[in-house]
Amino acid sequence: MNRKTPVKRVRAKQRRLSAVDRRSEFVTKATELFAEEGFGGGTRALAHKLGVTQPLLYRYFPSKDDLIKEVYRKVYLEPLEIGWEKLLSDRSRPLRVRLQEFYEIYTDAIFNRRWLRIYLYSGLKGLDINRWYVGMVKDKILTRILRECRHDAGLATQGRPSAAELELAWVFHGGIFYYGVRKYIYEAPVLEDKAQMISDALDIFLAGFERMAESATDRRRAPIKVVG
Amino acid sequence: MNRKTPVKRVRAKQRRLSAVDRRSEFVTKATELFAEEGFGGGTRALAHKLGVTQPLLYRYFPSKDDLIKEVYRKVYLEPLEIGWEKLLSDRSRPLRVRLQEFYEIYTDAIFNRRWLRIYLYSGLKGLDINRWYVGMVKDKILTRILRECRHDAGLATQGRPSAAELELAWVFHGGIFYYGVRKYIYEAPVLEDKAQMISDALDIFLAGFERMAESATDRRRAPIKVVG
DNA sequence: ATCTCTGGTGATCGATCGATAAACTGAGTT
DNA sequence: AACTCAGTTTATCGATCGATCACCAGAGAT
Repeated sequence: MNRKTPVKRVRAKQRRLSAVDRRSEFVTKATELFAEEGFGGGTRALAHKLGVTQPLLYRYFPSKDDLIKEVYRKVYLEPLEIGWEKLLSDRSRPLRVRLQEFYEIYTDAIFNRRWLRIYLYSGLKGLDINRWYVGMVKDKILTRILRECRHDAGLATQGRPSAAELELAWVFHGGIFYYGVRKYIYEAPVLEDKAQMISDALDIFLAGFERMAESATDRRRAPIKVVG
Repeated sequence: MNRKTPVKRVRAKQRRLSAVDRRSEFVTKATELFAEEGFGGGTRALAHKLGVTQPLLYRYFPSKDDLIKEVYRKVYLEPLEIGWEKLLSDRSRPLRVRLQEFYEIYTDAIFNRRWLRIYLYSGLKGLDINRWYVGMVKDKILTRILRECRHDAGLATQGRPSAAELELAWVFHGGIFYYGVRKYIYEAPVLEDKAQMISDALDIFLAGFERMAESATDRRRAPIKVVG
């Protein structure tokens, strides 16, 4: 009865892809997997998502760690493709409008479950690329914003921003970032109108900057000179 | 020659602890381990930190998951011990002073590598306890702060805060929280004077709230008010 | 001195992990 | 039709994981 009937090994019909396609498919699906499971996600689960077997991964990547590095590269470089440099510095448009548009576009790029989770997971690993990204936000976004704010307020735009200014910008930036974390990581209810949230945050940031600029210019009579 | 010489098995001298002490030591060290390695940290590494063998863990916890749950409990309940209810609602003191003191104490409790990393790791797992904590921050901190702000501004304190008000408070709170993340997770340089950071953030939050309160009462005349 | 109870150890199991080696498959070339 | 070679699979290894079991050891009670 229970004789071993020779089961015709129905081998799942191979779906052959070109090397470049397969490779990029590995990176894409790995991003999805690691976003959900963390970088502890298994190579077998990854292969299953592609409908292939696990050893195939090692025809395209020497090790799992090399795959992870490519995931980093992809995720961290993604939001850089929006070209914020010219957007923030285009002084033919009002500063307020530029900032609003920049943060709408920037958050469009990073406010999604995939990006935020990979970012947080990699941040917890304390990798250099994460520090690099934070430094880039500081140099390429916050410093630039502060320079434009100073220009808008008729202040000197030379030199680096003061520590207090930078901290103000960071708290503002972090407040916006945390909106994405609440929505996509904690899945908590948020004010659905993202543009409105940005607008409100911008209001209080710009008001705060003006207040700080005023008290700084008044300080010329005081011994400590903060502005050049 | 190579005869098996009976090696005197030098068993590491047992260091016996009472059951309650050993148990709490497991929880404490597990918090440290999981903060660094994530919840994928191994039970053998944990036992090594205590100087005991791995099976001992299972005399105190049915499974690793039960241990993790105790770690959650400990970490999430820690910042609740500061008794913020009365601190925020004590109207005999100026609102500004209360808020400053509250956030200094609150951040003293949560701004450390251990707490923040466990919080982020557990948040990424999407557990109920994390949602519970976020809801508690909203109900017990932000809603309370907003009520005190409304009272201070001579507005009605009945009913729930508006979605816009809550979002304003969240961006403020998130901005402060992100300061801790930058310092202890990303290990990025931050303005070292935490109290100053809180003070500056409070300035712009309170100014923003006043502006919002004004435009809310003025709203009968002008539909959109951009500048105060 | 012996007994007892409990905190702790040694050995080991099955599952799962990343990784390797060898065999297979099938579309394109000759 | 036979050959080629890149893409894929099967089989398997060694390490590590959480968990279980039987046994050991030592302080206090008798």
